[in-house]
Amino acid sequence: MPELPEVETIRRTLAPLLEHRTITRVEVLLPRLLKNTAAPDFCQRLAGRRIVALARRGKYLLLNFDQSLVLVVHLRMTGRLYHVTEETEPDRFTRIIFYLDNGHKLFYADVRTLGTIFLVNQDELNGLPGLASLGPEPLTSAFTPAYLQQLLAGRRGKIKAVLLNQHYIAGLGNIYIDESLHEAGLDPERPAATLTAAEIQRLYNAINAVIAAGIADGGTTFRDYRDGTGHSGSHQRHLGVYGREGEICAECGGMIARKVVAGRGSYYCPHCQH
DNA sequence: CGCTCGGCCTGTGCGC
DNA sequence: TGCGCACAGGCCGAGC
Repeated sequence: MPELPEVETIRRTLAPLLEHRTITRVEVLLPRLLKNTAAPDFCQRLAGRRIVALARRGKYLLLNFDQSLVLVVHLRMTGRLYHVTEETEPDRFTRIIFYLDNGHKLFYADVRTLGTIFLVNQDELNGLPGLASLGPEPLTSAFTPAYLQQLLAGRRGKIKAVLLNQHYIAGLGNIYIDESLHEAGLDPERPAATLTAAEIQRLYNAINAVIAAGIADGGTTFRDYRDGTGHSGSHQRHLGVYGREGEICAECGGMIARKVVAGRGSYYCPHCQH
């Protein structure tokens, strides 16, 4: 579900509402979401802790508390983390309620309950497998054309499969990959190693541009995604191919198609992506 | 090691 | 209207 731009938007919208606030109490309505703690321990350790800062790494949201405590949230497909005022009641998808010292609340909701939540100390962050092994992020100095070139060299898998792997590049998901490949003019099934230097540069530029646009638009609300205040993003209005099977490609006038690549529904324009 | 596929969960939307 | 099926923005682990 949420990819880098969505998680970043959640972080930005929640930060001013949560930073410097103290958690007074926690209610866990679905304990199996907690992957490394039992619910009573989870509640006890968070009660009385003050939120210092919100951070993000890939699709992980990190709530940093005083006393070096870190709440690590991965929303997976349908997780939502959002701030509500006192009078808002939980619904049947609300899984965890964090009560704040100003009477407001933070809800973790999740329809498919695939989300994962860890509570660790700072020095234990490297012990979280998915988090510790993330690759470089788009729009940072660690992500360069040379890195992308070396990543793709000799790799026999499809370009889309490579881009989905969080160990290689952190934060990309199905929507932004399809959009990046469209902008770069590349078929999602192209074997990674066959990209020319010029195509790698185009893909590099496209990934950064697409991720930056997604963040600027506050994310893409295709179905479930909402930001930290419950609002939809607007990037769905600027998608070139994703979810647009049978529609006309604005680049070339061809008809947008869909095929399964790397196990994922993939949208592309057969006329301008090769 | 590199890669593909099934499983985890529940809801929605489509065709019949 | 009801039923069955495909599909959904992610990730991990089994198996080839």
